[in-house]
Amino acid sequence: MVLAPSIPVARAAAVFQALSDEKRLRILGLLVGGEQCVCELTEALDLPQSLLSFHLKALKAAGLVADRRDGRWVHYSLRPSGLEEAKDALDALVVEPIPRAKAARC
Amino acid sequence: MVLAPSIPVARAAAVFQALSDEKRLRILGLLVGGEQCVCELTEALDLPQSLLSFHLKALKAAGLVADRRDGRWVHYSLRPSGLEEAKDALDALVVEPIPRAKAARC
DNA sequence: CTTTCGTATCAAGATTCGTTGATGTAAGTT
DNA sequence: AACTTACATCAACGAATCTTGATACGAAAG
Repeated sequence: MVLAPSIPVARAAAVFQALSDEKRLRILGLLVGGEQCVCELTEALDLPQSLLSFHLKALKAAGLVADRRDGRWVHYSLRPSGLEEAKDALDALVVEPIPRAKAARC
Repeated sequence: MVLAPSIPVARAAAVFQALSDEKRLRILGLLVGGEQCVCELTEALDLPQSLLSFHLKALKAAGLVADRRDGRWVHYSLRPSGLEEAKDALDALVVEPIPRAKAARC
């Protein structure tokens, strides 16, 4: 297994923060099937348009989605590299639990 | 590769929420080396004791750490199963990007 | 039993985040 | 040009979260 590059903790916290909202997770879930325009997401999630825009902005700021303008429409898609960062951060934490290394001071 | 079990979105959001704080990520990082008592964490992180306790409580509520009382001291350790849930949630999102499935309506 | 040590809890204030409704803007239509 | 469509931004508010300092609690020590 290849060593996962270690992500700065501030960056990891920001990505997890973007992932910490149900509605944003649902948005990402819809994007797994491929690019979607905002109007499709609005309909699928039944959210006020400005709220959806707010969450998309958060996901974009965290590097989890990309947007692409096509005439009137803006299409959003997953950015796998953003999700990989989150996985790398988790991989740095998921390890064999060490049995209780010779208690230092307590 | 085994299919990752799919985690309820509300649960995933809660775990990511617990991971969305720098201080909590640092705590988890310290626990990778094995169990630590609160006093060790306090010293290592240079945080007010009550603040550390607050964050440990959040991590415990999210199922990311376990605690064990030993006399005066309370030792915290990673709970790998909690972290695995986060990884499973990410695995459900990290997929080959689909090339733009025949634009539905937009 | 009193004191001390390690940790948890609480109340209050500060900060951040999510939601709503209104307005702005860019692109296309007539 | 005026209008519409699709989306973004803004201000305002409430709700959740973080932080601090004080207090409470459980376990050991004296």
